[in-house]
Amino acid sequence: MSTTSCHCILLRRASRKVSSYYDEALAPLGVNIGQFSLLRNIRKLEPVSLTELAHRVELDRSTVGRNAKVLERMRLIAIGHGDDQREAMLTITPRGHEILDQGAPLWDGVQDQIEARLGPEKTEQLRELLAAL
Amino acid sequence: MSTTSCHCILLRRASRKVSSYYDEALAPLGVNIGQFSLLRNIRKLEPVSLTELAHRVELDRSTVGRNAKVLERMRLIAIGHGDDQREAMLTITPRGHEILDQGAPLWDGVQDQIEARLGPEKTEQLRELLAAL
DNA sequence: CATGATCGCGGGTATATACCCGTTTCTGAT
DNA sequence: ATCAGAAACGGGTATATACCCGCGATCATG
Repeated sequence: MSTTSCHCILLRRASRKVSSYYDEALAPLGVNIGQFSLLRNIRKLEPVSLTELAHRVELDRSTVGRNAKVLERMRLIAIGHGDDQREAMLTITPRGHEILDQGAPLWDGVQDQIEARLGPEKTEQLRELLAAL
Repeated sequence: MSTTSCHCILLRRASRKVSSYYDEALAPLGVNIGQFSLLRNIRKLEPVSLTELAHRVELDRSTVGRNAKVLERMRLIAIGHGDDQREAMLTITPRGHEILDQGAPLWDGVQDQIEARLGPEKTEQLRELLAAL
């Protein structure tokens, strides 16, 4: 039937495209949307272990570990130890808070732009559909 | 406002999730959905240069080049030369055709499953929304 | 309290993705 | 025919992502 359009490929394409919108907006701060979003999640859960964070963002733990290491190298988060010596606890650095503050309006801009293009109704549709997949 | 859900992150998450559905279905063949889809595109355009293929699938040329190299190593495609000595022309091998044939029903299964879950109306909505982004 | 099971991580490996740069090949204008 | 510019590609670098394996820490049970 619809041999021409695979839901998966359309999703991936849209995902890359939309990611690039956010990436461009955040570029002045030196972070991409994945990093910015991860930073937000860490702030929300801080202090948080890799495993818990991975669970929240629905990514593999090893992926989150590697992404976190990039943020650490950028001095945006600190990776320390919890009472449980196995756990790597993540916290936001002052520099990380700066990026979060400076990035917020940039992020809002892209978000608004997308919602304006779609309109409130389709925005809600999109949200529902993505959750239903 | 909706600080909790970034369109981009929701898209990326859905993209990973849906990709995994297709990946699981295609796993017996040893290819993932990205490879299978690329293979289909090559068949459709064969013989095709990296640049043209990249344009069709909306990926960076270097990305397509690297992905193609994986398919070549799997003996699913051949990378030869065109009249223009600069161009790398891609063609499907017999083994590649086998994978395409064997993968078709598996791919259809996932596609149908998703459409069944969403219903025809929402499936169409999704398609439109993704194209509108 | 000792020990086997479980948990949390790091690192290896592989693919996906993009950007940039250098090299080879073509093309078009002179 | 020549040569500047453009086009096509490969490879370097960096991040993103997942799976698997092994190691050290913790916990539960006998």
